[in-house]
Amino acid sequence: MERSIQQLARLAGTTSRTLRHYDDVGLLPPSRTGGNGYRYYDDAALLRLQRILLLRELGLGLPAIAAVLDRETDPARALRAHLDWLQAEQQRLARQIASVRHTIDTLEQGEELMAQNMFDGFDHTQYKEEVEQRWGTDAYARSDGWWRGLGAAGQQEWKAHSARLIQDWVAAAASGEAPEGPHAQELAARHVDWLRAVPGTPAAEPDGDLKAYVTGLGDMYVADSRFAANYGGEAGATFVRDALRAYADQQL
Amino acid sequence: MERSIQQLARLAGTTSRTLRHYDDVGLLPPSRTGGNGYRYYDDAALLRLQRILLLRELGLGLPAIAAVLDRETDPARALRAHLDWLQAEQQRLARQIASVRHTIDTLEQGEELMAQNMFDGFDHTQYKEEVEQRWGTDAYARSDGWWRGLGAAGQQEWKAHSARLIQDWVAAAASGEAPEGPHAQELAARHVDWLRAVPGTPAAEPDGDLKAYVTGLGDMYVADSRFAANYGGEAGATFVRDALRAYADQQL
DNA sequence: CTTGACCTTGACGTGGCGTCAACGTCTAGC
DNA sequence: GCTAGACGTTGACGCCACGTCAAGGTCAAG
Repeated sequence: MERSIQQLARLAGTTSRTLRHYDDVGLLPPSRTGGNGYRYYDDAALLRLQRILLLRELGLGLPAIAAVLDRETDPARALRAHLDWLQAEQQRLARQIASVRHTIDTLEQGEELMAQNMFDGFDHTQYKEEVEQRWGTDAYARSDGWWRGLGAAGQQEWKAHSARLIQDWVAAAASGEAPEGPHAQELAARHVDWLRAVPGTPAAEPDGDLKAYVTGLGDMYVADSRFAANYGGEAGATFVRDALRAYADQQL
Repeated sequence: MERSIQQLARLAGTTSRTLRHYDDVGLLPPSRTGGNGYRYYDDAALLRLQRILLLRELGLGLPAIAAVLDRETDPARALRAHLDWLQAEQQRLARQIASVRHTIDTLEQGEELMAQNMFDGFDHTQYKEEVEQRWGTDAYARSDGWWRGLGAAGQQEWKAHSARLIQDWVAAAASGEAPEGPHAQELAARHVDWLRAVPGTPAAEPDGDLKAYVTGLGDMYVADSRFAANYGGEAGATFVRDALRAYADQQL
């Protein structure tokens, strides 16, 4: 029996384009070619195509399929190799999924996290009195106004930015690099920029003593467990403090 | 601080080619371009690059990353959508892995399977007497000679071919299509071809009563549990029998 | 003769860069 | 001032398995 390219495609559940591709790469040449260039396929070609499509469904690449069909490779061996690669892929995906989940969690805790970090650890409402006591009465009002003025989009951005900074700190602390190392110092610079973005804090005042403020904050990160928790425990907070201190000494 | 393209690449753990690509697609334009065309990057660019690379590690595509960074999309929303897609991928992989495993098992049981199907269910050695009794003394000898003559490669091919045929029967029986349907009839045709390939059986003889042989085999598939097991139990064997019977009636 | 289904070859697009190729620029040493 | 070598540029192909036009030839039915 002889079929045209379309007939074969429909019979095997694929497309004529695919068959032409298989011809192009030499995987499945037509069993006969008409004088007009038309491709015709016989039963043997159908059989071969069915085997090709089976292996393709299993995810094998065309060269591997060719190797199997042309008996240069044992099917079981090829499939086992392919299985290894599939499993590796699956593990990669699993790790990526875990990372994405973790990142989403971090982002969603962003609000909460932010609440604890707006004033470097103090929520507007929850810690209002503490903030006023520590940095003065109008510091709270100014920063609160700034926060509301950001709008939803701006707040979103700010939260993501903050979460990212904290995440980087935790990663840096875990990396084993010294607080005086280049990455930690890069982070310290970003941290200071971040502090200066919030009006109402000494860091934002032109005449404020930035250096003292930064080093003082570092000490507070270690002393106050509410901060330490954000930076991955006491060890993390200590790392941040040391990095900030080194940065303040050398750059501010 | 201003860095050259290489410096930025090393700092962020990527390549200059990647940075040029990000420039080309508008994801990370250099903060400044020298008169000589050199790209220079400042701290803001470094920050942006770090966020890009983070999202890339999570598997996000460059357009999605651009949407997130340019604040057209909520990061958490983008990541959740991405997570869905990752999970779908993982499931696809899991199914594929299961299929590959199953196919490998089938192939490795191929020898055993074949032993049961060489004479449509009877191994040369194991069922020698039964074969001789059923199809005559020299049928065994001729088919045995044919089998040895195939050589390792030929036997391999034959086994794979047979396993494939049985696999297709099982799938067809499970598909719900009628035994008289086009797919089942296609399989029946292949099955008859397969039978005729083995010398020593009536199917291979020019003067043999092919029609009676085929319908008789179909009955035996149902009656003998050793066959039925290969075709997915009694229901499967019944399907094969009916398909063969319809084929014999109409085509032979 | 027309219509419409089917066939052909050729070429571009996909995603995220790796990898030449061909050539300009900068820095350091002689 | 020359040269070597490190670094920069743009341009273009390759990967992988096709999908998707585009432009045009072929064939059977009415």
